[in-house]
Amino acid sequence: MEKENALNALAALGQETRLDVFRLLVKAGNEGMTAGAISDALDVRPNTLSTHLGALSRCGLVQAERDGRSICYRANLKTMRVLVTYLLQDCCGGNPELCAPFLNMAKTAPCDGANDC
Amino acid sequence: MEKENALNALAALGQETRLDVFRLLVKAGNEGMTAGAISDALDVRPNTLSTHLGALSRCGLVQAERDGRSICYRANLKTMRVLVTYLLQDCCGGNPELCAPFLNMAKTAPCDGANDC
DNA sequence: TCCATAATTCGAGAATACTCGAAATAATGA
DNA sequence: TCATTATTTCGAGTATTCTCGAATTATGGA
Repeated sequence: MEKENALNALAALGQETRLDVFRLLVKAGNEGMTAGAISDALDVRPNTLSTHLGALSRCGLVQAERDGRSICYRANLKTMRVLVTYLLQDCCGGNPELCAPFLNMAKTAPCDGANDC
Repeated sequence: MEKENALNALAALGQETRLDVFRLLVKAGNEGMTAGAISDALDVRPNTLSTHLGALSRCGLVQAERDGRSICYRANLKTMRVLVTYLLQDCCGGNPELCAPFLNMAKTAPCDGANDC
């Protein structure tokens, strides 16, 4: 269950357009961007973008919220933290304390509430 | 250049067998594991595994070192840090200080030298 | 209600990725 | 040198993914 989600998130980010979209939304921060604005900014056809936004949304990397006729998308950094934590789980086998600082950072709350993280 | 590498690393981790291999090597820590040991542990055919190890190696997520007849693979956490930093670059747009804690953690040296990170 | 705008869903074609058996390379020891 | 073990490379078949045009759904305003 946990693995499936991590796998989907990583596969989602491992595609150029989706990586561009995610990074654009990370930059946009808490304001987010509408699908149309993303489409314009990255020069990707609306229907193609919609497919990619669906993939990012399904694995929790972005969140969608309707705003009138438009739909606003925001990056969800919480999922990023879960992802990094999953990747570094049980780091260094018998000596987990060696990697604790790295893992801890994945747990600390950054952003003071912005981006839901 | 930077982007290409991040993309390859994410695509590499977005495949079940490669994700399993990487996490196994993260657990194994600085000792690493031979290709054969990984093949046995994950029940993946040697030639198939070799292809996946090649992908992980090319994008810097693992490092290979020959040891007699065997080849020992180790996870390279340095690449993970670069990856996380790339993903969260310019986080929160006008308010980068909001995400500083998260990014800083990606810069701090964990592991005290283990895993080359 | 009717029209225009915003975004998504559908279906199909082209490109890419995954896996495997077979063959090749590398290293060790008799 | 020859046989054995460890791993990689090659080629092909199958499956998955990406992109696009066309059609559809949803919202807001005249």
